[in-house]
Amino acid sequence: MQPETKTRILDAAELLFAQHGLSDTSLRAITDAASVNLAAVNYHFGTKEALIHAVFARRLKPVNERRLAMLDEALLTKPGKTQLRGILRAFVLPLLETAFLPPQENCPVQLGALIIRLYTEPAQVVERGFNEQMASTAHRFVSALHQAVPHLKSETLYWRMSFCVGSLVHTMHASTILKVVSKGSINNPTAAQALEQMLPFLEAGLTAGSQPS
Amino acid sequence: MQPETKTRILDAAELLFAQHGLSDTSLRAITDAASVNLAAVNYHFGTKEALIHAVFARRLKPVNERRLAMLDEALLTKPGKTQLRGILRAFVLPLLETAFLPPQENCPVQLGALIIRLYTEPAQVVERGFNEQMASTAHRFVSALHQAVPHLKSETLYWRMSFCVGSLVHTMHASTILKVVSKGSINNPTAAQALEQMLPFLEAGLTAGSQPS
DNA sequence: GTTTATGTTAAGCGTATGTTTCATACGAAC
DNA sequence: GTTCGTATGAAACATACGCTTAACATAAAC
Repeated sequence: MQPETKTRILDAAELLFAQHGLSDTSLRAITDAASVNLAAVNYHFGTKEALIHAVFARRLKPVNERRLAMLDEALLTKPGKTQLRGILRAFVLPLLETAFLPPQENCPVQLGALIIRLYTEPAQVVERGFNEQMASTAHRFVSALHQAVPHLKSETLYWRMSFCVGSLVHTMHASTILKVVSKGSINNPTAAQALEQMLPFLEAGLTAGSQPS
Repeated sequence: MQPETKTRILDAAELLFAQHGLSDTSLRAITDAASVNLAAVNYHFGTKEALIHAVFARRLKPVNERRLAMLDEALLTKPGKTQLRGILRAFVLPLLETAFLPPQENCPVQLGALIIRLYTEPAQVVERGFNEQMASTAHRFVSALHQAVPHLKSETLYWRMSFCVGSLVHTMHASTILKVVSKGSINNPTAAQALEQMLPFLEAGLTAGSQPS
């Protein structure tokens, strides 16, 4: 017995959305790939827009929950360099692990290619209502960083936080570009490798201008 | 007399592509906005794909030329912290200035919103042939950074370079998100403000783990 | 046995798309 | 004045799209 129709639609949609974009993926392409009748989409999700929402929600919710859980754990550490690194790890690791997971049956897609569809169009992020979850998560991290790097002006922290997001998002979906630029020496990196490279960079950037404590 | 039809098409297409994406912008929307007949697109550019190519080429070529010119100038400085900052400035300033320029008659669009359409779909970046120009520019900067921060392993440099690109690209198009996250305290920043925030971050990230020379 | 809820299927609706065709208008060249 | 390459206009083409409808299947509920 194959998986349920609803799941098959979500899997196929997720893969095609990540590969070709939201509007470049037709419902027919999805239902063909899922070996499902076209009307099943309407039955299970209503509209294409609702399907898009469901596809993202399925992946983003558990990832953000894990990020916040790791953040809570990191905040138990006493303030300092270790705490900062823990916060940053909570910020990036769950996303990196999901993004660099090779396609599998139960997780058919690179999350990075999917997420970039949101960050590509800030207007859509807002309109589609994903901002609530992402924004609340972001605010949690901003608060944590604010207490971990207290000497930073709020404005500077916002900027640097945004730089971190950019590095993270770009890393999640641009491994192809990285492979080309490095002339193949960086090929299909793992989440652990990406994390190892990213944490020192973000930490140094965030604390730039500080006295080395 | 209005500007030439060809230019009007390019201007309208550029604006709409940036606002709504490539495939979500129809030729009719473009020709309506440009007050031009639909067939003019086919006459002047051939296909929609060719029009897309022309839109990007018109903006990317001068920006990359300016980046390389600034890079050459920066490399005249003796190696050290000043040179590194000059390289980074050459890397980001031309793009930031174009991205944060308010829409004008002769430059109707935020470049960041346009460029992100490329980075959204790495496959397209490669397929559409924009990689040649961007890749050669990237290699120039990699070489420069390699000599400016010689103690870094090549692999680490590639990673950190990619992080810089991510921060830059994200900054260019996500000012809306930054505004939301900062609760409005960062509103319509200028290129100079973005540069001022970004340079220390990138410099610290690139030289992370180095002895403060 | 009948009813009801749950899924699936086939067919088609109206619309929007990229592209093409054909006719027309404008100048400069000869 | 005619010719010819350039440019624009109106209309239509074939296709693909999201979505809807109505019929059909299955099985649990009563």
